[in-house]
Amino acid sequence: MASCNHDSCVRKVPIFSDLDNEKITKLNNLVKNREFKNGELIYMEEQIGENIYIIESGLVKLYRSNEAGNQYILRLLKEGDFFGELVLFKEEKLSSSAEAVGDCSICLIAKDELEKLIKSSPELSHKLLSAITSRLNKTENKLQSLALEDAKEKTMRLLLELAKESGIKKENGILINLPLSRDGLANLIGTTQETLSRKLSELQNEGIISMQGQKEILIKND
Amino acid sequence: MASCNHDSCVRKVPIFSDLDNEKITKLNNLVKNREFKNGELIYMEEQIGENIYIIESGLVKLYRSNEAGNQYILRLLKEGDFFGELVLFKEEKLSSSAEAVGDCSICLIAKDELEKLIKSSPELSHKLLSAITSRLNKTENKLQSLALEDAKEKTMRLLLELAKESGIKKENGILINLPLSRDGLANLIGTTQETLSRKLSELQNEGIISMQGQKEILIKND
DNA sequence: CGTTGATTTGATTAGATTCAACATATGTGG
DNA sequence: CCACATATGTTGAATCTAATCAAATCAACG
Repeated sequence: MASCNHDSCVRKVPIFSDLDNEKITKLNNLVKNREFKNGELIYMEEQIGENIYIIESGLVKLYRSNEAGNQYILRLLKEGDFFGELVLFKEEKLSSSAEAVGDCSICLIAKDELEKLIKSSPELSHKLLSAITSRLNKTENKLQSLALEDAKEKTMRLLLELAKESGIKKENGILINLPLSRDGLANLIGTTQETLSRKLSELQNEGIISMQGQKEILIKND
Repeated sequence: MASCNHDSCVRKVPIFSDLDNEKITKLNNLVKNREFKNGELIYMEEQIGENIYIIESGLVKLYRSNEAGNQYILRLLKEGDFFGELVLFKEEKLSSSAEAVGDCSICLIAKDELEKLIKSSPELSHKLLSAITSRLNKTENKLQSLALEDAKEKTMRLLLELAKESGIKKENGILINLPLSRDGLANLIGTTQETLSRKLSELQNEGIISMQGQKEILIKND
């Protein structure tokens, strides 16, 4: 666990990005860096959360499992996103697990230290509040989607979301690089890989999307 | 719209409850009170949110609608709960609607004023952060439930949640007073009134619950 | 190539929705 | 207080969607 001397990691994060230099320096001293290999667990539900995590590079999936061993992926996080924040100001068990999707470089800040910093910085706490509020809003969107939409609608919504997050604009549409296997993607929308596969085929037959290999999908214009 | 002279309304709210007297006084001056009749809309999605709301008495349901006109109830709020907080620090449209369930007395605080107060009070912003974080956690619980559980499990979870929120302990179990019609309850767990009705009957046949009239359910011990 | 893992497609089944009928409250005016 | 009308809740039968299980393709890699 090396200390994170380059401050890219901190500046990369929207909620920290425009703090004054003094605060940034303080933060940098608190930040540790760790590498995780594909599939490695960053933390596990039921543990006590001791850090807040920031993704310097790579992807992380946050998921929950139930007694039956089924998992549901709450969110897929990328460079600059932070997670583990649910334990701030609480002595609580983590309610989700975090796992590296591909190799990742993660920065971590001890929860206690960050709490101190937040308490002493109105602007930081304000930014955090705003970030978590927006997180809550997105989560409520998903809730609505799961409750009201059928598999096809959820599939389309997933594609549009991925396009918005990291789609590449082409002359004939938006190209998406799928970050997960069919199974993982299906899991993101609360369905099975088979159903997702069928819905993708349907969408392709209808001329709405075009699959290019297994890892790329083009959402066509109009 | 009367000013809310009795400060019960503010003190009732956990996030405000143990602020110092000076802050409480300030807050009291900001708070307005309004009555809403059963079914009356408090605000509507797509509007610009200008207030934060606190329930002094009564119930409020927060829901979202889609284009097809279907609605999904995000949460059911009671005395002491606050809502409308998603617009804090954002110039944003509301993404849900709020409706009075039964007659309600609601306190409102202008968003701008509350933001100022939050900025000047680290403890308040800390409490708010903590409240919204816990809200997020609960929302993620629901997401997991919707994604992984079948109608019967969701029904049972709903009952347990209601019991936790406002159940009355009896010698033979916990008595729940149902706050909504079957339709509303079904909506809370993303299913239909018919399915909920069937699942309740099943649970009763299995001896797990006992329906007492239409508005009360006893969850039996063991 | 041949093996392995991922994806797609097919056939069957299970669970939930829908539509319809019936039953049970709730409310109103006579 | 009753009779009727309206709301709400329950149950049944048909239908449909998605899950499951199984088989067939496809892709990646030594």
